[in-house]
Formats: sequence, structure tokens, C-alpha cells
Amino acid sequence: MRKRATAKQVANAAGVSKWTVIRAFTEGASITDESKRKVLEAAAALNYTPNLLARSLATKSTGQIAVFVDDFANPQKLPFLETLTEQLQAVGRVAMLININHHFDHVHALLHADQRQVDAIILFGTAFRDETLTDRQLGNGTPPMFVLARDSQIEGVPAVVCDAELALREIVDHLHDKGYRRPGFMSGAPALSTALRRREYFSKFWSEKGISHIAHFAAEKYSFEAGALGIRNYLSSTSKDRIDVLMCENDILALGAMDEIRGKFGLSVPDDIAIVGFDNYELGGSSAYGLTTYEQPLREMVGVIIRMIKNEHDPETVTLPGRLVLRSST
Amino acid sequence: MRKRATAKQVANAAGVSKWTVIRAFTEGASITDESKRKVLEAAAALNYTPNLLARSLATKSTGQIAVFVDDFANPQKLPFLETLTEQLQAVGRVAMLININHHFDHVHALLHADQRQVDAIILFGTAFRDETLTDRQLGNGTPPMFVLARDSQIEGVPAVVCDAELALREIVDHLHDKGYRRPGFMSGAPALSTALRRREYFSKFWSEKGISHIAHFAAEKYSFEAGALGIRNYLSSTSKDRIDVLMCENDILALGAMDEIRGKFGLSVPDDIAIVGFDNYELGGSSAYGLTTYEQPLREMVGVIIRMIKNEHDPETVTLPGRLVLRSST
DNA sequence: TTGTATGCGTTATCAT
DNA sequence: ATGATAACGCATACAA
Repeated sequence: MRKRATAKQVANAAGVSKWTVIRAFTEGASITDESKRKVLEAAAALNYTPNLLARSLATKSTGQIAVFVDDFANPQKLPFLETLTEQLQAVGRVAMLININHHFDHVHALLHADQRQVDAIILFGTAFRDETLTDRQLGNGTPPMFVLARDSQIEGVPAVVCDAELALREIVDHLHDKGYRRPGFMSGAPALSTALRRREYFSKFWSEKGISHIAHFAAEKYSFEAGALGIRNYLSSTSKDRIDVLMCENDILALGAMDEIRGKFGLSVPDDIAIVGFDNYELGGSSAYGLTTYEQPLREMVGVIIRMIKNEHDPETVTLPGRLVLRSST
Repeated sequence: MRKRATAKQVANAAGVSKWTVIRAFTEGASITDESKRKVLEAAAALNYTPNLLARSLATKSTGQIAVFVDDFANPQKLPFLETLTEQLQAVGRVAMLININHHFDHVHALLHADQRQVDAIILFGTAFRDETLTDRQLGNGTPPMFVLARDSQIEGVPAVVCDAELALREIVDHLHDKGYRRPGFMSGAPALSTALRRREYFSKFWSEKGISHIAHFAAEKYSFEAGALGIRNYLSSTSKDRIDVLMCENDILALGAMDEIRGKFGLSVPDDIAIVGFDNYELGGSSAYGLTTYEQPLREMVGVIIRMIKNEHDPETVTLPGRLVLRSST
């Protein structure tokens, strides 16, 4: 039964004190080349590596970043998580993935992250009201928080988001140019929807073009199924003067809606109803869907969050431009 | 600036020793109700909760489970991660999500997980050769490992998988019943493919029905794009005696292939070529695809892994039955 | 039941 | 440059 070797054991083997061993493993510590060599040799023989747990306790820095996620229905979460974990690991951090759900809510998660002494908390696509926070005296002892891919609804907590105003302006301009005049908008979970501000700007820019009525569809949550359900009732009850274009708050809703429109109602996209999504999820680009959408600058967004975590960037909300992706659905 | 309160501070406030404070927070410790009440009161006032970092150092148990993932292209990873994190948190554990890639390989990850003293490592959809392990003297000091959703290729490391033999038997029976006689199989990344054994059983059961030639297509990896590429060359170079059914190693490959077959080559599914996938990814069920597939018992699989981690289940490979999902693509 | 001493494996600080 | 002392916050074992 090999156990992890400790600095003390290495010290004995190398004939030095354990502090010299520590120094051999500390960047820029003052130590002779000779000592360092002896230590590293002994360490290799004993398969020694520093215990990060003990190091964290002493330094009060764990290198662990809690990532809160409360919605796994959107497949776009996956590339985001990939980029996030990759970039975190590239700077010596590691992600603690925390699933926020009915059994484990934000308060639990916050307490847990705090108890584990994480260096920071990333609210990925999640946010919550200020009230739950003031209880916890946030901003004092708790780790710094950052919101990713949603507007922050918490005073003093910065967010990194894709520029919704710019995005919706480009989208509405495009739709208007294409000749669409009866727009509809489908939003997802109400609590999250407002933080995206997509509907808000969608209305605003249509209104600037003289169109003030936007049909609104509320999906229960962000999922394929919810997207289909969100439009079903409308399609079966309305046949004339229908919307001619539907913007959905994200791609997965849009794909669900498109599937319903074409598959279940036999309508044509974009001839009967055009569709726009948001995220540029890979499958939306398939020839089966050809979904026009808006791509978030995922790598850049994650990059900014990481620099904030490393204190290389002021903790202020950052808004990055995305990219309109035109396909056959419009 | 509020800092985290320590047991000692609570002890002072409550007028007891710090060990009594510890006992108040230790399940089943011997302590008077009166003392406990005083302690909890003081703790609440000071907003004290035990520091899990220090606890972990002392108990040598962190409650952290490293989850290795090396492929984020398959959207089915997301519901798996959701279930995994949810069930881990339900038993007081938490997931450390580790992205295995070119910059951070298995050996790095293993070392890292070990340094952080995780309680266990889950190789989720990942495995690697024995040789890299023997270096690290695995099975002695390192945390126990488990493979999820792949066969284990490591001696002594158990896996929890969906029963490939049963699955492929059902699939091949179904295809044969439907009258298909010229089967093809598309595999993904070679290193992972063999661990799934899907191709192996696909061949075996067709062979039992007297069909020994299986056209084989090798996709570079498991992604939509790779699925499309995997079949492109074949379709453009072969026009007669083509395969009449294509089984893909997972849904995302199948969707890519189907998109190529219908969208780019104008062929009909299932009339020209039928398609079968594996995983039952939600979008495969859309009317745009209607993909016949095989569903893995994700909750049960995760449940077994967790019981192994809790030592409530012998660390032996477990094979669970899935479910054939018939749709219009066959 | 409660208090004391000691250990977990590091790091920080000081002395040599 | 190296060794020694203290500290990080908690748990374990033992004594009272």
C-alpha cells in the first residue's frame, strides 16, 4: 500500500530539512542547485508531489473555481463548459461543477462553495435575486462572483455577456430587409429571460421600424420540447395574419419550434414562417435545419472571465460583440 | 471585511472549548443538548460553518470526485453530467470536472486529482492504456477509479456500461426483420470505439444471420461534422449495391450522416438508406430526424457508479440493459 | 460529557 | 541558503 509521500519523508531521504524540500518545489525560492537536485532526485524516487490540500489550507487559495449551472437542456452549455474547463486548467485552476436544482439551490451551493474555500464562483447562465444574498452578507467573506452569459442581477457582481443590443439590432435589420413584417418572439424560463434582454431589444428595434406589435410566446423552459409546445397552440388556433417570422431566445427553442412548424403543421420555413435562434448550436447549422442564428463569442467571453478571476481585469461588466449567422431559415 | 469564523472563535463566544464546537458539528458525537444549543447559537451569530478544507486535510477525505471528460462533441454528455452532478450532490459529494485534452492529458489529470486528494475518479466516456498507469503505480495510493459509459481497458478498474451485446442483438434483429440486408457501420475515434464493442457485436449478429460483409466507415471523432464526412466519400463514389442501412456508433454521428445523406445527396431515409444511432439524444427524436436509436439507462448507470464510490457496491464491472427506440429512420 | 495534546502537510516568518 | 518555530482549521485519541 503506497501512500502519498510527504515533504518530510523526502527530506529524510535527501538528507535535508523538509523546508528545503518545500523550496525545491517553490518557484523562485532561494535554494542551491545542488540541494535542489538532491531533493528532486529523492522526490522522484518516492514519487512525491506536494499535497495541494495542505497547500490550500496554508495559503488560503485553492485554485478551485465553482461553476454554477441550473439548466442542462441547452446543448450549447457543452462547448461553453469545454472552453471554460480548458482555459481554467491552462491557468492552473480547476472547475467544481455545481448543479443548481430543487434539491440544491443557490443558497446551498453558495454555502458549499464558501466552505470549500473556492477562489471564485462563476454563475454560468444563472442568476438570482439580491435578497437571498444580503442574508449571506455577500461581498465580505464569500468568494468573488462572476456571471457568465447572462446579465448580472446582483449589485456589484460583474457579468460577461454577448452584446444583446448589437445582436438584436443586426437581427431585426436583417429580418426587416428580408421583408418580414409580422414578428413573433419566443422566450424561455421567465426568471432567466429578462436577464438576457433579447426580447426587450427585439421589441425596441422593431418599434423603431414602425412595428410595435410583437406576438409573444412563452416557453416553460429552454428545451427542444418546450420550443415545440410554445408555438403549438398558436399554430392550431390561428391561420390568417399569422406571424411571418419567429425569433426564439435560443437555438434549442428555435429548433423545437421549427420542428413543430414544419413537421407537425406542414408549414414551410422560411416561406410561411421564418425562424431565428441564438447561440449557433452546431446542429442548427445542419441542412435539416439551416437555422439563422447569432453566435456568441464564447472563447472571448470565457477569456475575460478568467482574467477577472486572475485579477488581470477589472471586475466590471463586459459586453462583447457576437456574429450574425445567416442560413436558410430566414 | 468579514472573514470566515473558526471553531475557536465560536468556542470563545459560547464559553466552551473549541473541541466542543467541533462536536456540535459532528454527527453522533457525545455532547449535551445544552452545550450543543449554546454552540449552535453562537455559530449562527458568527455565521460559522466548518471549513471543509481543513476537515479534508484531517480526515483524508475530500468528498470531491474527479470526472474526466475528453470529448465534448457529443451532446448526450450533458444529461449525463446533469444526472451525475445531481446524484453526487445528493450524497454529499461534488464533481471536479476535468477536461482531458492535448494540453492536459490523462497523466496530468491523474496527478492533479491525486494531489487534490479526490475520493474517486470517474473516467466518463474515457479510457486509456494500461501502460500509462503502471508508471503511476496505480491502485496503491491513487484514488479508486471507475469507468462510466465505456468498457474499462484497465485491469482492476470496473466499468458501468450499457449492455452492448443485448443492444446490438435487438438492433440487428430489428433491422433484419425490416428486410435490410446490406448493413454498414460507422465508428468514431478509434481509441474509444473498441471500448464500446458496438461494431464487434453488430458484425457478430449479422454474421449469425448469414451476412458477413459489413461496410465500415471510420469517422475521425464523435461529432456531427465527422458523421457527415464519414459517409460523404462513399456516397459520391458508390451508386449501385449501396448499403441499405447504416448503424452509427452514436446519435451525433448518425445525425451528421443522415444530414449528409438527405441534405447533400438527396437520398431518402429510410427508403434509400436507413439509419440507426445510439444514445437517444433528444434532437434525434425530432420529426426532422426521427432517428431510431438505443437508449442507455443513464440514471441507473450513474446510480451504480455512485454506490461503488460509497462502497455500497462491489467494484466490479456492471452491465445494464438499455431500450430500443424505434422511429421513422428505419 | 468535556478538555488537552497531537497530528494532517503545507506555507510564512524569523533566526542563523 | 538553510533550519527552526508557528500557523492554517479541524479531527483523533486520550485523560479527566
